[in-house]
Amino acid sequence: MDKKQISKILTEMALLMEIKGDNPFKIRAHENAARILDGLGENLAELAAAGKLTGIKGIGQGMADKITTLLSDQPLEEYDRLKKAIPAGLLEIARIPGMGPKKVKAVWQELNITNLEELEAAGKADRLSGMKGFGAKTQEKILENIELMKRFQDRYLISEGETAAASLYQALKDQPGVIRCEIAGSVRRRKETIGDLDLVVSAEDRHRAAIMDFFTTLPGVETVKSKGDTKSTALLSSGISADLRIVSDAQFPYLLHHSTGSKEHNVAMRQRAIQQGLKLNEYGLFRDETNISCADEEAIFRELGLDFIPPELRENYGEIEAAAQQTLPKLLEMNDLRGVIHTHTLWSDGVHSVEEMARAAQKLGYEYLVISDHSKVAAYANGLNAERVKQQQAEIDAVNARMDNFRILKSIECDILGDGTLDFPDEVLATFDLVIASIHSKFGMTRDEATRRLIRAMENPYVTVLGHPTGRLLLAREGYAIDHHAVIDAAAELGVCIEINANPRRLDLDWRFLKYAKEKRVQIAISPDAHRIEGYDDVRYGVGIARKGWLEKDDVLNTRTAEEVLAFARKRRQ
DNA sequence: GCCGTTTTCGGCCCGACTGTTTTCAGTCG
Repeated sequence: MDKKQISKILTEMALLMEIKGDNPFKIRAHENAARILDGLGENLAELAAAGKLTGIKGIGQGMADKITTLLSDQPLEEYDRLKKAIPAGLLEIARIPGMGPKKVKAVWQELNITNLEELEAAGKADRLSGMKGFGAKTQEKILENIELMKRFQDRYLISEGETAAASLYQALKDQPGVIRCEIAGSVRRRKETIGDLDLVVSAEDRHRAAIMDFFTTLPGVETVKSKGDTKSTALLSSGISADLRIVSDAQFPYLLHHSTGSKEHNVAMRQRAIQQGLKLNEYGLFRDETNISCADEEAIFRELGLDFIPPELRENYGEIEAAAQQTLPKLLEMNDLRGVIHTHTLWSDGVHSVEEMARAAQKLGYEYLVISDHSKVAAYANGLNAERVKQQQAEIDAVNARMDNFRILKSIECDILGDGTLDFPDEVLATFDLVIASIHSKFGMTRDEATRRLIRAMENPYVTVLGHPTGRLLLAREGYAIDHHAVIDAAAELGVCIEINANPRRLDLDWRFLKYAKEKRVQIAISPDAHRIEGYDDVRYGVGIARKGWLEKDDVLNTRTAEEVLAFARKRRQ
């Protein structure tokens, strides 16, 4: 068993213990241990073999024994006991917002409810509201949240979709007979969430059947929903549904375009074809019955009098008109980015040190790193007070002194308090190179209140970047409503940058508002909000969203040099 | 379950909100 699996089991144990009502500190010890494993750089098996596990702060003898047991794939008695004592369905119930361990335990013990369906039935039968600590509102909320969970169940984060699609792609591309293979659909368009996967392949006819057989019997396939010689649909064990279509190599460009979508883009493209006396479908671009041969997607667009439209733009958001007028943007590229903005370290709720984060960023080719740990009111995240800010800044100075051709910029993810003021006085804010201001509390606001709160925060001249503007968690929590246009207008007027939080669970600011921000000449930061080195990888989801929002290199703050970013922050402070 | 020279026992992160109560438990971030 590897580090990741062990961490997952320790987390699950913590949840089971919470429901059971174990000592909260014992529970936290398990959560801590899981977190420590997640952030561990060294090889876990080697550490265990050398008896060095207890040398890690947070791992005592008891935890070391458990890890060693799991490492050698032995059954962990306590884990098995917990699983036996607590029905698995309760873990799912615990995922409902508002259902914490105590309430889960209450419905289980008092109403003998052990899964989501039973909880929903009890709620609808008005049996929850009579319980101690439950009322009409609680019951209503629970039912509402169950509905929400169900509704979201058939959609997935781009990160989940991409991972699943990539493994299918890897398996398919080298199969005998496969000429071309691509991931299409919303993954290719870099949508923030996806419904299913679309893979397209070109092959000679005689290989089709074998490729379909291969696809439908891949190890990750749970059931085959349909299977034919040009199209099959498989339900993966992850719950995601995947389509594979196979055509001849001559047809491939049309299929790739068709399967990439969006539906709205395709409709508009076909309309354009009709206006020119043509017909476009997934098998070709036809004049009368004759196919106009196109070697690739570029050729299809060219035949229709259009510049190539990058997949991210294919949402029928004006891209066809722009392509006709040759005014499509030159979209941001991953390697336009020179620095990383918005990251956390061990000082608050990150898992790597300042130096580890910096060295990793440099290794990835970045020139600078903006470290922005949480501020003091974020106690749950070990937020920094003014004294610890000083200590961290001293550490950053020291690390900067021993690094070549790289610079760490001092920042803070400063909480925006309920009234729109910031969690630090100006004297403290002035010690940072730049300040990211974000909301993490008191989400129960009206749209007007939330908008005013954000704008008031931006009015503070020390605020450089507005962090995740709506606080949304994709497929899990709606953000608080804001007047996006008013916030963007204020950012434009005040010279504040707005972030695209690139964490695939957030992707906030939403790409649908980026075009407006660009028109208003608001600078956008692509921020991984990384809590560990691996978090840097999320930047590409942010770049995907930026591209969906038509952003170019000049629209993005972290395509600039460190000096330019510093100048941007300073300009507001004068 | 983990930690530590002010402690090998007694602490361990906390403020705010919601909905339930009639002073507070549970949940969240």
